[in-house]
Amino acid sequence: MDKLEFSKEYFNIYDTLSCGQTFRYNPFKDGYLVVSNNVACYIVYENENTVIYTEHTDYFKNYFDLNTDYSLIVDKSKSYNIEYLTKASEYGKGIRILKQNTYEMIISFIISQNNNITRIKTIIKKLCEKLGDKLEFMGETYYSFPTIDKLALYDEGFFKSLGFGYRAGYIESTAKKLLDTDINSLYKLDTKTLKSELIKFKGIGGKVADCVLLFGFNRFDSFPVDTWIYKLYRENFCGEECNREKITEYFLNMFKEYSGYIQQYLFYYKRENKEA
DNA sequence: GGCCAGGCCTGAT
DNA sequence: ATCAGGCATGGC
Repeated sequence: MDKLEFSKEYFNIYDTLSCGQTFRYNPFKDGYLVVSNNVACYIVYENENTVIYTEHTDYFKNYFDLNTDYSLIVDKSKSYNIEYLTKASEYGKGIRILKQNTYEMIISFIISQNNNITRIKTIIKKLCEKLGDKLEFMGETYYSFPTIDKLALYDEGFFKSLGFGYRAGYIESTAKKLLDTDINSLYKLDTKTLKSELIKFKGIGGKVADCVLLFGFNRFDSFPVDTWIYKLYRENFCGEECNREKITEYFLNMFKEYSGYIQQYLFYYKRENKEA
């Protein structure tokens, strides 16, 4: 078992896990058990540090983006001198953008549409318990995220029985199409082209594509516009546009290659502070 | 009990 | 190209 330590100022456990980028974590002992794809870690505060216990050190070093200096990102974020953004980035400065499994992000964010985070977690949990492998870490049982090959064996009716609602058909279609997709060729595409490819999958529109770009492909020149960002744009940025793609363009033009990070600060702040 | 949630698809202009 | 209307389900 390896132990990774990191100062907690720019690595807040709760903020990082609950800001809506991952749905696979649960309270465990004094911290959280975090699962990604088919591996797990235990994350907990010890004194002034955030500590990760894992048998997959390289995976979680990358997963938690431990080689990036987030103080620079927060400083950049504040340098725009936009009051709301400055408050948001100070509030969320402990968030780290997780580098997650691409397939898991595609399936998870299709499920996420027009849905709330609590229920997204429930659906994904059921999916993993049903189709994932039963594994163990620190005496605790957890389940891997199902492989695409496994997902492609099931149909719409099956996913509906797990509570997917109208998204069930999207999952069947997309899982089967992913089987015939060379994922490595997608990594080579520039962000705009990649987005246009992602949108070809059933159940992936502009917003889900942006989330997959950000969390599953680590493209920071992406800016997901969901209902919270839509509200923020109009209430806190005096925006007039109604078209979400145009709102994405508006923020991309403003924040460029920092868009992904900044979107997350804004999203989390808006969602946590409903009156702000 | 009604509104809303990390929206997308389809069919009509 | 744009836009309404419909959509499953459960959290709050």
